[in-house]
Amino acid sequence: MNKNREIAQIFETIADMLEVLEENRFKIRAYRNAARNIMELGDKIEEVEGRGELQSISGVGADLSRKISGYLETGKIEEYERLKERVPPGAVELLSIQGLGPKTLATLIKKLGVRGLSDLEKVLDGEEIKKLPRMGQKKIEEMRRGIQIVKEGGERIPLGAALPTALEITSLVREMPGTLDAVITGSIRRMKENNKDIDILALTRDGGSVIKAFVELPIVREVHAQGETTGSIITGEGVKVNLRVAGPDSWGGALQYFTGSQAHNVKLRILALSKGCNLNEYGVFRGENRIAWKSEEEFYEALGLEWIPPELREDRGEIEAAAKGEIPDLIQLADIRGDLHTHSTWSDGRYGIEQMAAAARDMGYEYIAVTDHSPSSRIANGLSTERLMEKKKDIQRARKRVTGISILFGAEVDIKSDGSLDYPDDVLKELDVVIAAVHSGFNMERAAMTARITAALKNPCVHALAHPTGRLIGTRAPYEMDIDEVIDTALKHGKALEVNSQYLRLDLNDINTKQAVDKGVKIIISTDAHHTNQLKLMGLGVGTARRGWLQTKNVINALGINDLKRWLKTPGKLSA
DNA sequence: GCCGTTTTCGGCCCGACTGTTTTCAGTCG
Repeated sequence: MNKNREIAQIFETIADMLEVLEENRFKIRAYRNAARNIMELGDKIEEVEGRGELQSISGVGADLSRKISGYLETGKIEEYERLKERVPPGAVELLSIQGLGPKTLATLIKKLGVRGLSDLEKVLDGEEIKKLPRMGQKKIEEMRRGIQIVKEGGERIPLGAALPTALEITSLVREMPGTLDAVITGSIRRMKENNKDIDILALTRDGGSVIKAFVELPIVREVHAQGETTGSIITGEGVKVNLRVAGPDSWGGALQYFTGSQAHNVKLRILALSKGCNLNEYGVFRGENRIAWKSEEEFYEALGLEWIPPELREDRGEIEAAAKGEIPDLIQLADIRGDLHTHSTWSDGRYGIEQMAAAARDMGYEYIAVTDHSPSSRIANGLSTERLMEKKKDIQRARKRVTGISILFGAEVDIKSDGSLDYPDDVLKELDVVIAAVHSGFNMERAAMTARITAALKNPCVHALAHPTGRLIGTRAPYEMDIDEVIDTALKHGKALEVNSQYLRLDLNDINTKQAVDKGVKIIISTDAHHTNQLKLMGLGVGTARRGWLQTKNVINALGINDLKRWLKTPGKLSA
């Protein structure tokens, strides 16, 4: 079990409990802040504790580090145990219900003895609740709807699903009379892998009527809020969409504010205060004077910062880097010169080699590797050695028929449980590109899985490790393995790790990518396309990689074809 | 409870919208 997650969740729950008890709000924030940083920590917290470095974690001081050590030793945190007696843990979970906050929950616990969801449902149907202060019929209805949403799952929307929907709604907004422009903001602009809602900002001089048109769109199932500057709706599909409007006189401030993240914005505001400024969604102010508002660049500059790409705005060191002028030159979609992980009808793809190659060429790529599955992947119609050699002939044919792109002969080769590969080395040597991947036996023990994967990385025929952690967003946890050791092994043997762009994978994720990048490991960003359309998923991988602070110089498939071929021959030898 | 480019003490982000009020508390982002 992941101790980072356990501890982060306990700290979050403690914060919730303290909120219900109306404790000092800065203490509450301290718990939340520490929880977030522990969650995002690349290292395992046991190891940090072992090195005696808990207090190097941002937001963890003397007291919280003691609590963490105590938890690792005994499995308990005393304060948490004490709090559980005062605030029923089942009741705390009710805070995830929209419209039900800490104050209301405290009253419900105190006056009506609510200890969990079923209690709340009963109470909402009763008469007693109506006697509570500030409690009317609408409030009760709002909580009922909130319960419904939680029961429906209230799940986060994966980026790959959120982005197209957000684009669609944004273009509807852009077409509204009086709208000058509309853009996606919020977590989707930051390319987060999953998203609670969709945030859109419209540029207009007539906010009220744009908001009015927005809440009247046919896609709207329910209007959550409607004001002069903000509208909030639930779509027929149950997705929450927030629209914010801003005029040209505050565009930069609004764009910055509405892009977040919250942690990034809070830190910026503290920085502004230290410089004698104030900031809000209308701009940067010095006393009564507004000193920046037009653009994000101007906004950041007023605070003495370089402009920060949205993907970095998570309070993971980007503000400090921007102050020093050290924001990295992040990889962009346009820097990608080819796709090194795709499938064809030879295994489980929908299109032949020629069609995949032509589609890649039409996207402006210089090369594509068609990397079908190996024999152990039976379900995916993996290729026997014999069929692999037939495929080689097909590749050669395709090279003649589809010009303007280099077609590389590749395979996505299973890493078997013992760490050996699914083709013998003399077959692997025939291939231009060898991507190794785990497709079975996910539930191995940590040490065994680590050994299995590192063994594959040590094979001189292997170029890269595909979807290194095996996680599926919202479905399957990463394999138990030592990611640090995998990264170190890749570095030592000059092998690349993949950022897979399939939207339930995005694997490596942002944090693991940053760990790998910080150590100097090369990355391939690939689509794993099983369809010509899926070649377009590259943007999701690039977005994830940017969140991992990935620079063009670290990306193998940002190399031109000649440099790529050189690297493929001797992956360990390429200099940065 | 954390933290330091004026600080080891005294700070800690800011505004919009709703519902239940009659001036604002609660919630959200």
